[in-house]
Amino acid sequence: MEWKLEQNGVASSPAALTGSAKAVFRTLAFSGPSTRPQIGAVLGLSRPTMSAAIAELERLGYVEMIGMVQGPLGRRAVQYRIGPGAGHVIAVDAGSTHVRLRVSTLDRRLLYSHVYRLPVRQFVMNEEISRAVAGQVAAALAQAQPEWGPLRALGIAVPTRVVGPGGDAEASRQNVVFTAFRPPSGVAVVLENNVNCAAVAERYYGAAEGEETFAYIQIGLKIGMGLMLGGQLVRGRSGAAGEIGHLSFPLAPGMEPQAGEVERYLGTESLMVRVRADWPVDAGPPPGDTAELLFLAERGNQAAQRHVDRHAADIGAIVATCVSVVDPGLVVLGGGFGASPLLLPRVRETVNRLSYAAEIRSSLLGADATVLGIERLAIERALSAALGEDA
Amino acid sequence: MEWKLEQNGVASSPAALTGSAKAVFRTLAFSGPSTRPQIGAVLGLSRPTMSAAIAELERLGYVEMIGMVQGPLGRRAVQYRIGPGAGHVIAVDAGSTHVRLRVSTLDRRLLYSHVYRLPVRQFVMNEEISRAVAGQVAAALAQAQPEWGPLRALGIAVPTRVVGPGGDAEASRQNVVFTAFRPPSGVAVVLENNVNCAAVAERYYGAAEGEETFAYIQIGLKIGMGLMLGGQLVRGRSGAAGEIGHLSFPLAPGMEPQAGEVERYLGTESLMVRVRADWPVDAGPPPGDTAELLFLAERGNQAAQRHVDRHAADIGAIVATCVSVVDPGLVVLGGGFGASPLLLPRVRETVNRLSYAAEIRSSLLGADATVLGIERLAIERALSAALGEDA
DNA sequence: CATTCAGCGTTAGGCATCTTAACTAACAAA
DNA sequence: TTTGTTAGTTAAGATGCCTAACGCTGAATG
Repeated sequence: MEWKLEQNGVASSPAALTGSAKAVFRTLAFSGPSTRPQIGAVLGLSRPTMSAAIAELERLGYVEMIGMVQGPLGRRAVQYRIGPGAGHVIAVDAGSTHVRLRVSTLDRRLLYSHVYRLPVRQFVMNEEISRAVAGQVAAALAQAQPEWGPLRALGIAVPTRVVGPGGDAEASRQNVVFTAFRPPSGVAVVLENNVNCAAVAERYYGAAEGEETFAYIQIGLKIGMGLMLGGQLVRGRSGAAGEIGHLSFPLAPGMEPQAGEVERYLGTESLMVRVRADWPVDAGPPPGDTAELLFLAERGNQAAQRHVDRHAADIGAIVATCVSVVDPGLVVLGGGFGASPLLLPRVRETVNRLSYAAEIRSSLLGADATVLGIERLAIERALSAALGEDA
Repeated sequence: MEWKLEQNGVASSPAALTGSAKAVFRTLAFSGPSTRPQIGAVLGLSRPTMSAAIAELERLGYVEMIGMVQGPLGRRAVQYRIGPGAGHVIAVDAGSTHVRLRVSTLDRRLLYSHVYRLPVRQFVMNEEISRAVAGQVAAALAQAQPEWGPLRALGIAVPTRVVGPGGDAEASRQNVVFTAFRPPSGVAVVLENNVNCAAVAERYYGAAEGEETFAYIQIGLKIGMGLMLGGQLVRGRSGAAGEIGHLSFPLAPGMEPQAGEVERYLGTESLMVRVRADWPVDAGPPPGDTAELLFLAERGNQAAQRHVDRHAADIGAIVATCVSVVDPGLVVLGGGFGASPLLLPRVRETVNRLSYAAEIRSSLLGADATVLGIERLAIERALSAALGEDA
């Protein structure tokens, strides 16, 4: 085999790695620093094969030695981690109030991060958000150090649905993020819905750690679900899987269901309207937002507790619907309102009454969930790119 | 490598086939009779590799020559198909009114089939059905011919949910099918929910042929959904995915949802109750069952059309719910009532109003869908068994 | 301090599974 | 009969893994 030579005469990344070398690279990325015997045991590879794999990866700068580890007995083993040649990724959460950005190596060592607060809350994906993304990415690119290696992938979490290749990207508004922002050329771009990203993060680092099958349901200003089945994110035919905010409502004999009513009914705006309309005069001033409502409920305020409980029951009915359709076994509740553990008892009671048994947990990751999820997806793409498995 | 010898000295199936031989075997099973160049082109294998693979399979009797095929030019090629050594499968649809049974080779050549009508309709999985299955399987086993080869798998479609390994098989009632029936020992048994089986059949032979992502929704006495996402049947954590008959209902502000009400409301029994209660005196005698109702509607009977239309709208609302949750892109309607094309216009209109765009089609397979689906699943298991990939 | 032993890493050799290249075989059309 | 095309076989080689055996390096031991 002959190497393809670039103009400057430097051999371009051959990317003709053996299967074992690829597996070792992925293991190092996902499990962190490890010794050869550790990786070999996990992957079932012999010591000679490990030697060859590490040699291949070291030649490309994909891994580097970082020290020695002494077991209780015998010679100590060399410890490796992902090297500078493997490069880095940029992950961006293009949210409606903040743009969160992380730059990391493929084994998730943080190189740079920044949170930018939008001057005005945006209610849909628009050019304002696109401009903010452009600015934050430019700032990150300006920070780049030589030892970061090449930028392998840029992940962006967007609040729209995202269609796969061949889908109608116009209808989904997913490309609005690019109106004022042009990603660096030659870099793989990963676009994913923000709720799906949060679900990914909960799976790897949060309340669903290690779970292959679960649903992540976000309840805040908007309602959405990220569905993980058998370790695979479910996107549906046109990226609309989990758009439960668009569920029709009400469903009852003789009543005419309306599209999207669930979001309007369960979203925090309409909740607060009902709270204010039905707040006892002797219960002090009504809460200004859901955080205050939850705070009052936690402190024992009866009116707040009543509203939280009623809303939890409504949420439970929607969760039960999702559970009946896909039987995820585990539901993680997230979002500004949904992540509150105050909801758990009533949601659990409602779901188990209306549907099959499902465990209900509160999110553990808070506002970082989305950016951590898109980081993970960008890293997965970057690994494929570095290993020449794009095609 | 040494062959493990059986007591009679005949070499036991070594089952140490090369990857290419396994791929060739699967291709022959799913694509039917083919020549070596055809298979090689599909799998991207060279001619020497094809030679070796065919030789391996022929030695085991897994494939056999069936003739020569002449192209427009050049030497003619030998055509092969699955051979007797590959064996056969038994597929059983343990339904509430009939037990349908098919015996087939792994490339779906029908060896024997029988439909047994239960004396009395059964409303749940019970010993009566189990006895019928036992009888029908015994009859099939009695018919077995030497040239059928070994029985590799027995598939049974049951009207209960089916939990995976490690699930609570007691709670699902799936094992009731074995109360009066003991499957032949040493044969792989495949148990699957009947609606899921019908979905599999629609995917390979019916209205969803070639589709990787769709939902099959069955509307008859009971309501159920089979979900296919990315070519994988979705079973959920405890086999309850698609149990939309258990959806809670009604969902409306101030109303208390009840578990399982969707089935009671959308099932054909309650439909006919409403039809009879609301049948004009001048419209002739009311229909006795849904088949008559559909017949009258097709003939232009206004009362029948009104009821069909209203029920189609209700079905559309449930379909829209499923579409909003998983975005299958395509929904196939099946079952005694659901398969009628009369429903299509109103279901389409309702779904597209309440949810994302989804294509709606009527089932093409009728009552055979379930047994064809379990046959396919049994064949897939049989292929793995024959290739020694069980573990 | 020398010995022993466990575990790490390398070298040598082998095997399984694929490939390409080159050949023979069989057929239709010229 | 010749020619070109396709089917199938044989030979040789590339790849990617393995096991076996041996040297290296540490801690524990006498």
